Amino acid sequence: MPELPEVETIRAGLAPVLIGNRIQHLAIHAPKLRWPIPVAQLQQETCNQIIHTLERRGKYLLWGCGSGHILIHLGMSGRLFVQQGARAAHDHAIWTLENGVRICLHDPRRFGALLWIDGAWQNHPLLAGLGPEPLGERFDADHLHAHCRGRRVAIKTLIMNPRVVVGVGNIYAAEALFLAGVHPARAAQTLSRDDGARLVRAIRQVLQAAIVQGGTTLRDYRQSDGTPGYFALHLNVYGRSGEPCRVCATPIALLRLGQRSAFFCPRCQAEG
DNA sequence: AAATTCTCCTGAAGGC
DNA sequence: TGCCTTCAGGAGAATT
Repeated sequence: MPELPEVETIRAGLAPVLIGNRIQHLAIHAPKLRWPIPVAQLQQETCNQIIHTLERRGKYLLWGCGSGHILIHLGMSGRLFVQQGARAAHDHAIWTLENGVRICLHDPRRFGALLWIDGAWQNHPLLAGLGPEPLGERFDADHLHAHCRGRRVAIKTLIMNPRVVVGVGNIYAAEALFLAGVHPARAAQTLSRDDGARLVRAIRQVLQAAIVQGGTTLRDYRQSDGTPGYFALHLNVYGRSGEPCRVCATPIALLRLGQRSAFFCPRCQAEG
């Protein structure tokens, strides 16, 4: 579940640990995650260098270090934390800082990424085409409405497209559509401008609330200090098929949109 | 069973 | 009708 709130929680937790500290050693124990790990380049470029920034763009983490950036994506099962004990299974990368702190990248399913970017990250192929940050000023009703125009794609699929807006994964897409009262399968082009405005507000609201709760822990996700996130207690539709809607008591429904589960209330989120 | 997102492929739909 | 382009959606990538 690392969606935007989870990655932001990890960033905020690790920033005071990383920033201003020097990387002493990097050990890599897997040849590749989603892509091959450029081991020699990472070691050469970052060892003995100070980490000066820790940024998040969508679900990507960027450590400003030396003359470039370490890029990390947590995929579906990735965790990034301060390692306390011995190395465990699926601990693929371990940074040792000059003060002795060890940072571990752990990812059983290996859908994550660990790459090196020379110089600025804004033009890197993985980042250059990303849509606006959902909590930033550039994400507004105009922007969403422009992307909906002429598109028959389901609105849930559209808001999960990182080229439209970053960071909205399956859980928060479902929750935002519920708050906005929009059926997940509605063709994007049928949304009125007012629907779009409500959806933008709902996306911001649900992401902000989740960040306050430290993210959503279903199974694997932990904050960088090991504690779970508590937004699962606030979920209205995600994972609740068959249970009563908290607003109208109608059983929550589940439909398959693409290859993803789409949970919704058939009454609060009527079609059309 | 499945939280992520890339690339590649196929078939449908739209423009002219 | 037919050709061409774009769009939509599915598979596959790794693993507990």
